[in-house]
Amino acid sequence: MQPILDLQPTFNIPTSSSTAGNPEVYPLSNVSVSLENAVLWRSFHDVGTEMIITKPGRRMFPHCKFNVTGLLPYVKYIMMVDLVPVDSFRYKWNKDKWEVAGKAEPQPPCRTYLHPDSPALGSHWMKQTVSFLKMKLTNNTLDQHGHIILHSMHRYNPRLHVVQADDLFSMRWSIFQIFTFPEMSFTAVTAYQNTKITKLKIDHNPFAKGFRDDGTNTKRNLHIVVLEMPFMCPGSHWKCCCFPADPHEQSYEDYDEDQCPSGASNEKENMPVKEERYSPWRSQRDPSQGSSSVSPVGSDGQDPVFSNEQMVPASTSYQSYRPQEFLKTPSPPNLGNSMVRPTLQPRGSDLATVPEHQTSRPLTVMAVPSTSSSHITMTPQEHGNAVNVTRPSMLPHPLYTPYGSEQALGQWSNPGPSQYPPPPPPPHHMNGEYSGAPVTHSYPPSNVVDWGQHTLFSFPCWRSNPRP
DNA sequence: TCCGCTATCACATTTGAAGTGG
DNA sequence: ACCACTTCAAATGTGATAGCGG
Repeated sequence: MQPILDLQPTFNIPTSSSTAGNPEVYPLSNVSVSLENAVLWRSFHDVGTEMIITKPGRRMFPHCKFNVTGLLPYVKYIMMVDLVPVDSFRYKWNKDKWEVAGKAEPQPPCRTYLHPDSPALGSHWMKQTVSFLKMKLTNNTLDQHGHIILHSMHRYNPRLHVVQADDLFSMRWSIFQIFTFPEMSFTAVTAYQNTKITKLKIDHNPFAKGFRDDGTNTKRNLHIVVLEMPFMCPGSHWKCCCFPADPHEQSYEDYDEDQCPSGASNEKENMPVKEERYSPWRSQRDPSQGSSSVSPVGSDGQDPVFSNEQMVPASTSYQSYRPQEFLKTPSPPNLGNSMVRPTLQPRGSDLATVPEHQTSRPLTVMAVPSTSSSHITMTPQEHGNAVNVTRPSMLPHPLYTPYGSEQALGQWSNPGPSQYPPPPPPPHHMNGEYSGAPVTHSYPPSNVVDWGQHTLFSFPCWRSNPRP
């Protein structure tokens, strides 16, 4: 393994002029991303999406597919997906609903799946759906295949990173944006808990065709019982208002193919708003969010989730998970309709520059040269609701990183138990619920192939590198 | 020891890419 | 070059079973 100190010189850390004066850095203000199969995702989300994770790795279904527009055709971009914990709880399936079963386990190494086409021209990304079909999820913390490592019975939300960079090694210093879709959140499981999810998977996943009612699979035993009880959100803040008086109203058949055809259907885009009420994770969703397209510019939606997500590029990748937690977890006592601002405030102070009013969905984060700016500048005119952030090392506050640089580097070369040191005490800006932290790292591995295993833009790592 | 929960494995089935031959 | 067909790896949920903790 190459020591991280040795790696550092191999990367082109820009000088104050190399980036600021880099004519190839363009604003991402017009980038817009829509979820390709949003209707299908919503169908799952309304029931409470579950994703199987296995030792060898399991693909997601529905798949992560995005339509990206607004890119500059002749500028290269990198597309990545990572999965961040929705909250800091572990869940259990109790008969017909998810319940909190305790605090989350310390997060495994947070990996980022790099789209195999990366880097590619904007025209390439825009001419077709950006599909992360081959991305796999695993519960094997020792995985060396680059799969996304998750904990079973924990909730996660995928994020799409759009990075303007000519190559993998320069993207650290590039502009990037993060897009999230609340309907993509899911619970990682080793076996399906909710029979409605099983039904949906079978109905829509071609590989599970044999398990359909008209299939020939003799092992099929899926005359699924219509659940008598609606699914309850683990969060008590919604359980009182999410379901129809008649629990049978949302019967199992409601998720028939007719209602949830594979792929996005324009008809289904107009699914009645009432479906929102059935979502086990209703708090993630804004009923007014009719589209899954997000854009930093012209985004009218005031989805509270999005407005939180825009806080993502705080000082650490893990911290970025926190906003959603505040929205969805049942226990934080401070949760209220106005919970977002107060709970996020401390983190904002880490950046010291994140505008409080952020309401945008995606983030624009730009690493700027050390001398160009000592604070984040917000330019709504140019960037909509995006956020420009200084390079972490320039941040006014020390950034939290639980691991030494050697450990961080070890993540991509030889993962092992050593990646899980005891959780450090929570930093000052995090609340007491914090029970773990992902491994973060500063520098890309020497092996490009391994890029897909790493959390990128883990700001603390940038700083974790010793500086003279 | 028992029980409940979770993880793992083999299995049957399907898909789709790759290979082959006309 | 194109098409049809075959082969086979990969993907999928099921159901049984193992492992673990209370």
